[in-house]
Amino acid sequence: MTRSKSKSFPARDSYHHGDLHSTLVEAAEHLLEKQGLSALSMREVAKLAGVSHSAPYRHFRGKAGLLEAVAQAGFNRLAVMINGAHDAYPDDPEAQLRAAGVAYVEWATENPERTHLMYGGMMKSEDVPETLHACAEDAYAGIFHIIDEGRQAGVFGGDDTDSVVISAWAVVHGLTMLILGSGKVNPANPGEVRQLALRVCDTILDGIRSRTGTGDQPS
Amino acid sequence: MTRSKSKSFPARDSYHHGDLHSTLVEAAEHLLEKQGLSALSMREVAKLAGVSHSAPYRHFRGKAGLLEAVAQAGFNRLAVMINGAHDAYPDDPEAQLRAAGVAYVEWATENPERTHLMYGGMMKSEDVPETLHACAEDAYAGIFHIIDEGRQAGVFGGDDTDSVVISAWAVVHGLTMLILGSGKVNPANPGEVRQLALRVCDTILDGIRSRTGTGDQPS
DNA sequence: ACCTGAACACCGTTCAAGT
DNA sequence: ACCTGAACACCGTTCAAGT
Repeated sequence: MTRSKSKSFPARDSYHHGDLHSTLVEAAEHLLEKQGLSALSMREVAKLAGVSHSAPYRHFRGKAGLLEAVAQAGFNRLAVMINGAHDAYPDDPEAQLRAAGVAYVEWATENPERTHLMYGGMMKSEDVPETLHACAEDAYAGIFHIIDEGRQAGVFGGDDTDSVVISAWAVVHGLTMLILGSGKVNPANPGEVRQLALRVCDTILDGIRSRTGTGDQPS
Repeated sequence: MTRSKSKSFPARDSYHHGDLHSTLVEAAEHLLEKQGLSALSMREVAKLAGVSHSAPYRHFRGKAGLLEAVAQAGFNRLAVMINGAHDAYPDDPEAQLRAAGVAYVEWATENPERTHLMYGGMMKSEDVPETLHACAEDAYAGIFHIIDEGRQAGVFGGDDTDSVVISAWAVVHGLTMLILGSGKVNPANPGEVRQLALRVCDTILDGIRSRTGTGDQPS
C-alpha cells in the first residue's frame, strides 16, 4: 500500500513535471476537503503531487499563493453556476435567482473547506490579493445581471440594483455559513439543505419583489 | 523596549499565575485580531501572557481548545447584544430586529478574525465541540425570541418561526461576510457599514412582514 | 527552466523535573 | 496543583547544486 502514484495524481515520466501548477492545485483541493485547513501542509501537498517539498515554490508564492489559487478556482466555479442558472430559465428572473441560490448552497455545503477559504478565513483581510477580488467580482456580476434584468422587466423592485444584489447574496451565503457552522442542519442531508435553501430564497424574493405587481413601475 | 510586562497582561507576583486561564484567552484575542489566525502561535500567546510555552496545556486541550474558548466568548457577546436590542425597544419587534442586526454587523466587522473563528473557519466541521454549538444556540435563541414575539403580535408572518429566524440571521451574517471578504466595502468606514446593514435589514423585514397588515392572522 | 536536498528558524505537544 | 525546560517530530521557506 505504498500509494506513491495514485490515479488522480500520476507520477511524471521525466525529471520535469508536465503540468505541476494544476497538479498542485488539485492536490491542495483534495487534501483541504479531506483533512481541513489547519491540517493542510505544503509538504504534504508536494508529496501527493509526487515532487520534492521545495518544488511548489517555483509555481506559487508560498503557501498563501497556493491557497489563493484554490480560492480563485472556487469563485470561477461559482460564476459558472450562476450564469448556468440564468441561461436555464430564460425570461424568468425569479426562477433564475432560486436556481442560482440553491446551486450555491448545495455546492458550498458539499465543499465547506473551500468555501471558508474563499471568504478569507485564513488571511488577514488587508492582504487579500486583488486577483481574488476580481474573481469574486465575476460571480457578483452574474447575480447583478439576473437582478438587473428582473428589475427592468418590472419583476423586482428596490431603489438600486446593488443593494438588492447584496441582500440576495447575503441570505444565500449566510444560510450556507449557518448550515456549516451551527450543527442544526446536517450538511450531508441533501434534501434538508435544498429545502432550506428554497425557503430562504422565497423569503428574499418576497422582500425584493416589485410592489406594483403590474409589470411596469414608476421611472 | 523589553515589553516583558505590558499593562494589559501583567506579570504575576509569584511562581503561580493567579488567573492564567482568562489571561491566555485575552492574549489570544489580542494576537488574533492583530496578526490574523494563520500567524497565531501557541508559543507567542504564552510569551505574551508571561509564562513558558508549555504552561497553557494545563488549561486548554491544545491550540484547538484555546481557540474554542475564544469563539465561545464571541458567541456569548453576541447573545448579550441581541438581548440588549430586544430590551431597548419594548413592544417594537421591527426595531428590535433592526437594532440586533446593525449591532451584529458592526461588532463582526470590527472583529473579523474572531468572527471567522466563530463560524468554524479553522476546524473540520465534524469535530466542532458541542459546547460551541451550545453558545451559538444562546445567540440563536435571542433572535428566535424577538421573531416569535413579533409573530404572536401579528407583525411578522411566515409558516414557522424557525425558518424566519434562519432567513433573518442569514442576511445579517451573509452581509458581514461580504463586507469582510469582498473588498467592495471598507469595513473601517462605520457609516457605510451601518447604512448597508440597515438596508439589508429593511429588505428582510419586507420579506417577513405579515401580509395581513391588520395585526391578527389566521390561526 | 525546472527540480532536489540540506539547512534554518519556527511550531505544537509531551513529559520528567522543579516550586 | 501549577509551572518549567529539554526533547521530538513536524512545518514553511530559502538556496546552492543538480538535470
